[in-house]
Amino acid sequence: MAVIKDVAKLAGVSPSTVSKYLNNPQSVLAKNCEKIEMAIKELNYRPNLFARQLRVQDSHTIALIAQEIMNPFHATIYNTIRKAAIKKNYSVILYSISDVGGELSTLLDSIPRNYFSGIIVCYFHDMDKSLEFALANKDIPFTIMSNIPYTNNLENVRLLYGDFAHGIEMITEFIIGKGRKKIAYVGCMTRQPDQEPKFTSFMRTMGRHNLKPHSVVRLQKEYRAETGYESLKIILEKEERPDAILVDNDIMAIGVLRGLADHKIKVPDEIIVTGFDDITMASFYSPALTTVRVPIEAMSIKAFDLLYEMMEKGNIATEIPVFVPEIVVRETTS
Amino acid sequence: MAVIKDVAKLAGVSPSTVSKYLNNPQSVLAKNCEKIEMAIKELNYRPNLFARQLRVQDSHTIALIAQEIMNPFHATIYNTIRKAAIKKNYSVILYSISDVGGELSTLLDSIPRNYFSGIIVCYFHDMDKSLEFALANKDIPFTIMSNIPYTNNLENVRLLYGDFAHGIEMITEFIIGKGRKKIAYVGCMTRQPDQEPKFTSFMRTMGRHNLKPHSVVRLQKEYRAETGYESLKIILEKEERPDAILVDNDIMAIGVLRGLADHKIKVPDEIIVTGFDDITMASFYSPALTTVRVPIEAMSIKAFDLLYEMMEKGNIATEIPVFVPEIVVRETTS
DNA sequence: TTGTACGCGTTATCAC
DNA sequence: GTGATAACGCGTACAA
Repeated sequence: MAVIKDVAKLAGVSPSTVSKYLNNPQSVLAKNCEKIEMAIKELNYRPNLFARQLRVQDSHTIALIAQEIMNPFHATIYNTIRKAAIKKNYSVILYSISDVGGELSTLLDSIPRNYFSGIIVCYFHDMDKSLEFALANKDIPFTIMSNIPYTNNLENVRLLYGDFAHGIEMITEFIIGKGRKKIAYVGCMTRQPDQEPKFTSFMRTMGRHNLKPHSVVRLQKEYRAETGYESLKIILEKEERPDAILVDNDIMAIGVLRGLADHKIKVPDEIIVTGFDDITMASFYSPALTTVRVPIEAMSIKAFDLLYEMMEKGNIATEIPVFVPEIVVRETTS
Repeated sequence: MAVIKDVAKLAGVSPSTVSKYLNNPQSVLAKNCEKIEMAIKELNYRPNLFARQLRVQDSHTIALIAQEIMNPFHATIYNTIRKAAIKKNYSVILYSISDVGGELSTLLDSIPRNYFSGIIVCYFHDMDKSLEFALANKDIPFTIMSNIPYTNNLENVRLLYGDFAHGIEMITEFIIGKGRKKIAYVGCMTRQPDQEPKFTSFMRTMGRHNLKPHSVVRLQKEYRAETGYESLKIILEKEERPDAILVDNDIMAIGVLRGLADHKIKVPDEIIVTGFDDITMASFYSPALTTVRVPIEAMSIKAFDLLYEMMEKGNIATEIPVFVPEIVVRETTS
């Protein structure tokens, strides 16, 4: 493998000139540029990233800490951030909470934090630990995506907030507005019930209408169709059936729908079903799923942009929008 | 940020002793180990990866070149390889063909090849270019996943082969066995028809039964549900409807199913539909999709294992299994 | 078993 | 505009 010295020798200039050519071609005489270019081609030279990174102390690589990407919602986050990063010449390494059995702190301990130019944390279920981590690594830019309104005054942290609780409030109101009163709630036991913004928002809205849930199933499992399928089984064990099932994410809602199809229970006639996220499959499933759309692509792009700003331009205070969800009505409710 | 020298000073030993402790603790006296450990904790020392990588010329990072991961089939490949890599302390950086408009050569040119400890190529549509790339980078271990039986004698390359053509043959026979004769084919125009193993396998099998396809739709678009939906529209424009639709991937098959639901065309009574891949959604969709299961997790794990062997142990000639698909019969055909 | 000295390949600085 | 020189932090041969 040819190194910069070889190129310099062949081109008849010094290594520094080659380096300058690589990093700022305009500052090198045209005739030298030509010679260098030819030498690079001739030797098939590629800069050694190891050396460059050591010198500039920058990997141009960011870490994304996120949930299992077999869930399309999280795959979208990862993919959107990855694409945004590539455009700016950054690489992304994904760290999935599911790799370490859902333990954020285990994951955080394991990553070589001082290697990354920046870190994006997208794990809604443990904001405290995320912030603590950012606090302990003040020299690294962070973007933390959250589903509850946090504020902070850390120089190295940008917080991004999607108002998921409001989304749940809207969809709960929507279901109640349809005249349904026996409403079941399906989610995952990611944290204590009173700590989970979606669930608490549901209960609060129900309370406003003096309603109690038909049932609540929050298994301690992954967000997957299988888990939704299993949750439905538990709901149907009750003597009385619900007339609506609010699932707090799409992928599990699809598991629920599949279970209802198995039981030949008509959707939406007997039971209406709603999801959350608006993954692609929500509109392609049959019946198509009524759900809450969160502008996750926009959020993901913003997450990277904020990080990029910190990484390249230092700390600029930018206006950060709040991302508001909206209801998408489809076949499972009408 | 503390460096190894600081640790050495605090522990009262030399930097090289600390280095040895980090890389081979047994070769350092127990009492020194203790002191070093304490110093590391005290200073919150983390080895500088930039320096280590420069010294050993190894990033412990592999590149995966694959298709768009918003397709669950490819997401599975990526995720499985990533998880396998993590266990062996390797990171994975994903390069998606879709990022560069589907041009493999553009992508290959852009990646810093000399940075990676190994490269896995999983792009079935241009084997020649993949092999050519591996040939031009003999110092990097490669695993290339393919859907046609290739052989090679490159020291740095392992080829992995899933017999997709056989899968298509089986499912075509299966459809014909159901007595259907007006069979439509849906896929993507990734390469010329006579170069595409799935499509040629379909045509060959049809030919054996003296059958001509009802229609063939291979749009030059991404493998997505939308594309399947669109393809169906084109099929239904024909005067006569097909009685079977063979889709060569699941995600587009779901788009087709959704379209059929829109037209109130009964599946499987009027038209039977089959897919390929057996993504999770195939079994959760309603009606559940008959498809061809390829052991993609096993293939992905093997892909990494072969690479790992080359990266760590040098070139060992290992038996590589052929991965054979099987039909999974579900509701869309019965 | 431990310490000293050097080199990995690049870029930033500063004379010229 | 160009070139010599130092420095980034770690691993390792070699000497002690």
